[in-house]
Amino acid sequence: MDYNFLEIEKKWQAWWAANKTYKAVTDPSKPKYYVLDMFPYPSGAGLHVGHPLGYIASDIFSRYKRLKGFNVLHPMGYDAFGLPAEQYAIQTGQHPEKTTADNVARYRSQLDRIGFSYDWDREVRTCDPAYYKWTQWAFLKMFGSWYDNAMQKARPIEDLEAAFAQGGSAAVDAACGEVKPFSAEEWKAFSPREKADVLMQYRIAYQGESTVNWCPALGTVLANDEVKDGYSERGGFPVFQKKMTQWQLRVSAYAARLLEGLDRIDWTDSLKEMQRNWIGRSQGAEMVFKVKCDGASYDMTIFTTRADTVFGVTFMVLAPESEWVAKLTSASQKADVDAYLEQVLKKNERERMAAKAVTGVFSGSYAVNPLTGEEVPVWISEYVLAGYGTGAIMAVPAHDSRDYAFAKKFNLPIIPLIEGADVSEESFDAKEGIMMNSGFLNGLSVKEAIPAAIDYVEAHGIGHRKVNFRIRDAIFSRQRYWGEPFPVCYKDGIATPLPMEALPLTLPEIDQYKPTEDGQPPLARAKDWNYEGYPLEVSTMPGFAGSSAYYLRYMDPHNDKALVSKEADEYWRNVDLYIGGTEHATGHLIYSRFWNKFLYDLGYVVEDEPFRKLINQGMIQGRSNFVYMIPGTNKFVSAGLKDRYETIPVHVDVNIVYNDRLDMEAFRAWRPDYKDAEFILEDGEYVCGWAVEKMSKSMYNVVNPDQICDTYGADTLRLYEMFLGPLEQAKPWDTKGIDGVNRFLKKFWRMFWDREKWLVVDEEPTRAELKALHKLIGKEQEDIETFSYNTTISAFMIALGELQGCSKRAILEPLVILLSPFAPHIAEELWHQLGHEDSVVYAKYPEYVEEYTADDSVKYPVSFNGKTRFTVDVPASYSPAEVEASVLANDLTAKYVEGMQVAKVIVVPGRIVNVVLKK
RNA sequence: GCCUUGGUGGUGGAAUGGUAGACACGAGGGACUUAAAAUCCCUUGGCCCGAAAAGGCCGUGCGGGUUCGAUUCCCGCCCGAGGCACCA
Repeated sequence: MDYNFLEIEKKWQAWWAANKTYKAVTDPSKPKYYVLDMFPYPSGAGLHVGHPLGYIASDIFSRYKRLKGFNVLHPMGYDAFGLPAEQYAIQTGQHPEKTTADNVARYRSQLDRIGFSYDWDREVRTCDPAYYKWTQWAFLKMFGSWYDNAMQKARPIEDLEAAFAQGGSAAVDAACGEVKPFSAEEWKAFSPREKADVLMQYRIAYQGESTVNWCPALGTVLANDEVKDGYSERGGFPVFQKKMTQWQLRVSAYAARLLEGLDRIDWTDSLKEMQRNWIGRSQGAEMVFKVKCDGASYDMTIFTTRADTVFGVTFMVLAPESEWVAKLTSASQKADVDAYLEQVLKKNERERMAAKAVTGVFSGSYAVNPLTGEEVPVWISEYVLAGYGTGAIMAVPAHDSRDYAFAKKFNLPIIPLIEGADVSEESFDAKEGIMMNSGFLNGLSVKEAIPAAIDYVEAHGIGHRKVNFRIRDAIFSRQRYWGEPFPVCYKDGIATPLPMEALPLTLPEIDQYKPTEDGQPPLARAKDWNYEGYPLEVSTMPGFAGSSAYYLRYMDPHNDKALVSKEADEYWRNVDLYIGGTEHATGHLIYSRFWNKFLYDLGYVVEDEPFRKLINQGMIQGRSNFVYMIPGTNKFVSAGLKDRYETIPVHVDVNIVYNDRLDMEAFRAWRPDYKDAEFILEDGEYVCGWAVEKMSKSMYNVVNPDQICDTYGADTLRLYEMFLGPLEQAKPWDTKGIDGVNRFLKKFWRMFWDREKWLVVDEEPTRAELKALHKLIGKEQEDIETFSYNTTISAFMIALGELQGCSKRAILEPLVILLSPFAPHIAEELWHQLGHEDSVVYAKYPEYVEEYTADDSVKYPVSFNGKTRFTVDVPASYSPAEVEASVLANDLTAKYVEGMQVAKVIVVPGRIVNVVLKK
């Protein structure tokens, strides 16, 4: 029998599906292991060869864990709400549900060909009402909760109302927006609308005005992580800053816990670091400055991390969007300030970032330095951000480079505060040195001065210690159609949650997927979009809503009473291994952690961190091929000769290039303008140039996994993707190397079959055969646990060489089990041919016996002063002293010792002998 | 600018401080074949010396250091990738 991969793969894929081989069932008698892939957004382009990389890695791990006796949960689903389907709908009028369903079907058929061990009974789709019912449910829970800073957890909003009735706003320490203090009596006297407005400031899902990223081209607001360099991540449209009222999630309340949790999870350092930067904790102080404007006087709070530099404050700066701007603009400066504001506020995000020039305007007001009593001018400049700290700063030009640039531009004084620091050309930003010009801080080091200054400030009631976070609340509404509707209606203009029984609130049908004429979101087009006569919210939830808790839903996907049952959650708990791309570092992976912690606070889940271990698979890049055209002609020059002509490189489809040799006939047939192409050849061949680029249609370097499955089989594809290099590293796809792993599988097959002859015999294996087998078992275990799949495959190839001609059942059976995580189809086929009726999935992983792999003798390389000269072969049982003796007895030693003396001999057991010589 | 990574043959890549380049691709040579495919065997980092066997020197981005011994550890540079970027 030959290795007919097409037949084998089809046969076993059908068999697995029919037998539900990979069905996961809660089984408390076994340890659980939860392996999760980041579920894909089903795009219209289908999968290319880079997409399944992480899926193959997680599949290998899942299969390995099953063999090791774990009860494995390995599900898959689709992140199906999203902008591309909706953009397509706007263009074609086709319902996004339809395109999404088509794309899902295509994805599924592509995934199925690769032989994954998913439990498809647990599939979820975020756009399915039965699924998004629980997304809406979570939103309602967040709407009905507030964050108690004292207890550091979310609590029901009823507790807050009770506290207000008891002691007014002072009774709680909560994460909240701007609230005017009120007493218990005032609270009780508030109208329903006033109460609603106050509570809105405390809710975890709340409506609030803030500066948001507005993308006119997409007609929607975007979250910070959806904006890259001033353009929308999807579509690349310009983004503007705009003040708008939007639904938001109080992610900032969880900043400290999101940061702390990173220490308890097994993620890569770079990813943790990205999240730490995104959360951006900074420790400092808030300080109050008296400010005066046209006779009026106010207390203005600023945030600083350098309280030690107060003596060097020579001016203050407000963000253009700050509320202080209106209060602190003097009558005489009003015209200038207005002109400046107009010019600044119309710029989009991109233009603001691109502008390197320092801009600003004097407000006309002055602030009083609380330590020196000196008056300094208050300026307005766009280099101060409205959203961070208090939107106002004290400027210390001597020791902050941004303040320095501003001071230079507007000729403001610069007072150096650190001994020996030269600030004539640039500021001295480092937190080191000895203080001067700083009153009571003189003589202290910066490290001592910072706390000393804050102590002083606190003692004198000027300010207090404060930790600030950079992370903002997540903007949670989108003015789009294809997303979860908010289960909220408006009664007399008050946002009111729908009752749980009303869920899921399904998306209404609309005639067009565009905004209305008067700029309302698409849902405003829906007829009867109201609940019991009250109008419903018309924006929808963003993409990350549906992906924030999907891992919980997989545990119990068909439950219509709860997101996940207590039993299922207590058994599966959280994800043991999560594999996905690093591009979600500051989006999905923050939101999920937040969402999970919220559910944890309310007692719905038992673990506060959702993903215990996380691996980032590296991107698979494309390898593009080029032909070299002589401009203005139809002549193409082979790569080796291109420098002799004036040429320009042109991308050529990698699928008509073999081993960098162009198929010239296929090239002429490829595009009409090339049908008369002439070639200037080297050695009768046309050699193409190549480069590593992103895999994309426009570079003609996309390789489709289906095509690889057709010509080599899924097992070869799986093996090759892993063999390409370390999982976490970015690497180019080059189909030409695939023959190597394909040959390996054919060789493996030939250990069982010589054409039509079945070779397997029941003979005792030799010691050498056992050694080869157990070396491989040891290596595979070690490698899989560390995700070094590429070296496992090498070890397999070596083992096959060592086992050449061996067809003993006692060797081959374990080999099949060892191979099954990597190449499940061929393993399943051979496993059944060996007489098993059950799937190889239920086999037991072979026990590693170290004794078999021990060497009888050891080859020691012998070095003289570090340079290796020869090797000696000594029994493995020799002690270092015996090894040394046998080396010194070797006649080759004399040759190298000639004229020298042996100073000492270093024997590293099992490794090397080094003889140190001296004159 | 800051943070995180990485830099090894023609290519992808191996190496708990211990014979650098495993394994694979490609290339070259050979066997089988009318031929091709498939399969199998040999060679393959560079240089020097030799008829050959053997032998020697240089080599892991660059420069130092620690060590008997460094791709690996330390210090300083250079280059590439990813992230953050007026966060006071």
